[in-house]
Amino acid sequence: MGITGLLLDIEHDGNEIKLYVKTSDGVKIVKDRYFPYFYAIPNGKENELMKKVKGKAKDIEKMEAVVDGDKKTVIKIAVEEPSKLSKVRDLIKEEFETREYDFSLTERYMIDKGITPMRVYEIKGEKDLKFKEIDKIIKIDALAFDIETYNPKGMPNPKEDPVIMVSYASKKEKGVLTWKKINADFVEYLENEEECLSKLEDISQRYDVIYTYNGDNFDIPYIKERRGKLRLGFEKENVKLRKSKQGHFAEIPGRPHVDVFRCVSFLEGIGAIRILRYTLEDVYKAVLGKEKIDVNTRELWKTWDNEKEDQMAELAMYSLQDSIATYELGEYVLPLFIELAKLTGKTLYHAVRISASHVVESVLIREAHKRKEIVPKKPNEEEVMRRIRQTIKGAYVKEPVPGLHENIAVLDFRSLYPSIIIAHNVDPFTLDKEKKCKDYYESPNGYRFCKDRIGLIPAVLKNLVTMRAKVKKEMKKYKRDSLEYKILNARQQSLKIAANATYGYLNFARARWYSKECAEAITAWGRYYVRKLIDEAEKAGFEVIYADTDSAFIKLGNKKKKDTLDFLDKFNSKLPEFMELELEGFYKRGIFVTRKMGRGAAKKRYALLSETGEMKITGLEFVRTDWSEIAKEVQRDVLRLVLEGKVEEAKEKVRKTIDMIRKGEIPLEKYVIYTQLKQNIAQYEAIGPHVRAAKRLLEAGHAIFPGMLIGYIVTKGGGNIGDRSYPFYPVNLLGSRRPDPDYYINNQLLPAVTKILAEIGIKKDDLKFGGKQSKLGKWF
DNA sequence: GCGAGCAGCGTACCT
DNA sequence: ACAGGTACGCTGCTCGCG
Repeated sequence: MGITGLLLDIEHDGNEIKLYVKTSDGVKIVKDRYFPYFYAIPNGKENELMKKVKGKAKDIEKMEAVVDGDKKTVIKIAVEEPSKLSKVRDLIKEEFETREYDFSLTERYMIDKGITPMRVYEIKGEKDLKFKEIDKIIKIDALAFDIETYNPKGMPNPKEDPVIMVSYASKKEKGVLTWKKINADFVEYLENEEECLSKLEDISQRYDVIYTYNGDNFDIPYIKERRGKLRLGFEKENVKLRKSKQGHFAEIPGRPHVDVFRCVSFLEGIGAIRILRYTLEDVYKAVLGKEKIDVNTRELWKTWDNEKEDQMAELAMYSLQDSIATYELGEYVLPLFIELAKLTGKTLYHAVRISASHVVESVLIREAHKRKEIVPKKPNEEEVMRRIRQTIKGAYVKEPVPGLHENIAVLDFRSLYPSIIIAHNVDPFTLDKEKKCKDYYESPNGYRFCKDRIGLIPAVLKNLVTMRAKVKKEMKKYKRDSLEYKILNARQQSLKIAANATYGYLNFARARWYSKECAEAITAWGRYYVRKLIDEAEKAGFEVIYADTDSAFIKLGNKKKKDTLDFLDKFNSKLPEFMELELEGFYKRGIFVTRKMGRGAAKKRYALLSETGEMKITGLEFVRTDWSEIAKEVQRDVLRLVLEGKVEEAKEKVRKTIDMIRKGEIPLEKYVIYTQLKQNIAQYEAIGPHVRAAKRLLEAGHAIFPGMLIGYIVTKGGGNIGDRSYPFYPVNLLGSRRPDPDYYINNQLLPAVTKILAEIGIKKDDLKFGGKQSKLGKWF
């Protein structure tokens, strides 16, 4: 007796656990019973502790466990009901230290059973279920949906404005539900809004997972507000809404809600993707390289009212494309979030709403349990504030040698911080404060880490790194477009995310395993190894022109590539196990620019030309959102021409662009400067141009909120720059105002290009008066 | 009264 | 709700000059 299937979701009601299992015969609910527990540390006063909880707890167990690195006697106290846990803890928490009292019941259940969501198990038993993992792939069927709303006042108001269209898309079906007649084969006409939403609920019942794009904050709360329910869950269970400072969250019981916008935000947070805006259109294009039709959503209600046949059909098509784009993006990101769920033990719903620090913490908690270690407490707010106040010394950045360089090799340490942690057993509880260990690693800043046992964090990292190597090897057996390859690729990505976030986690104020000393030791070792690399490279006869955190840029001079590889081998042979220096690449040329203020070259700003002719631009205006397109484009072109030695062409490019700006031949969009509004408008002490532009949006009746992107153009006229900054995005309020050529030439174009040209001896005046000066001179 | 110089604010980027 | 290192534009103040 038993069933085999994929653990899709889990929830609990009191002490009853509900497992949603996808079997070959659809999703089934399997129930179990589970009693929550926590730990108390008696510190010798066991009898007192026992007396206090006797009769109040369901079960009391004395056991040995590792507490903050030391073996101790702990008391495991189980209770009948989740709600009773805090009551029992209250009896003793003043006198005894208590631990692990704030774990979610379902997560604790899964930890104890050794299971995670999104894996396939054979499940046996009635009361105390037994799980056996099965190596099998069960495919997930997902449905994307999206709503269009009536919006005569700009933003739709769910109290008045109906949902006018519902679109959906999956692998096998797609369509639009609406309550006005539209002539298109993918549109289904229904009586009213209610019918459309109810039909969506019916359709959802055929799927395992729901995709939305910002469904957490828009689609689902909107529908809920309008009719008080949305029954997308298993057997039409109502969706659950939760509000917090980070917005709304919409959980669909038994049918994981994957809000693709949350997935994309996570990827942005870990630096996996970076784009200007995270609208569905922009993400669809940036991630999948596909375009979709765009309609003016502000005018959407007019289209609905006018009922013109072609416009209505276009609106329906737009709506459908939103669902298709959401579906395709969902399919693209799902494997990664499934792997993150498997790695962390979070449900898929939680995995797509997780932060990098939570990934690390979840993995540590699971591993701690395996090692019979009691998990440290979460810090209270006071402690968090104390931790935030104390900052530590970070990485080393070498000031670059300014100018144009030839034949550069870039060397970097593979996963520097994780490898330092593993190689030196860096862990909050191997840290030897009293200096009593015989065998230890000593960091350059004088912290000691005992060698007698492997710390939890280095052990976890070693595991992540070795598993990743194994997965990468396994990947080679499969074709790139196979399902197996995609899964393995997602798995190695999830392992990489967890490993890379570990150092940051140790220095994260809210971390359970926070350790300033560990973080300080890691960065100290980091600085030590990069400086060592610089020294050794110089000793070997290379000129080191730049270094940042884990890399060094070395000039070959009269040496050959072979010499670089020999140096690499020699250096690696002296490195501890698990640490490795890699060749990032060879570059034909590179340029480092002189700093605006003071002397010397700017750090973190340079361009490299690869051997295949590709240009890599780092830190310069070209990669910044808060510079106009016109300045960025010309900077890119000038960089390429300078790196290719085409100096005259570079000068000509600048002169020609100045000419075009003067003549007004540049499209308006290229003047836009995008800057994020980071705080509430009232909080600003210094009113910059983007704040001025935002204020103008507000005055014109548009919504302003922190986090929004403001695109503005500096126009002609008097006063300072802010006085002349008018919004262009999200709404163009320029009216008849035109961009100020002086500003765009002197404050945008020239600063972006003169610093590059200055490195090859060209001064600003050469651009003004050289060449075609007859036509240009008078403008300066 | 005015311009130069500069500190502080604010944002975005690199690793 | 990852942190530290960095550059740099804009605003608004101070200071010296006349």
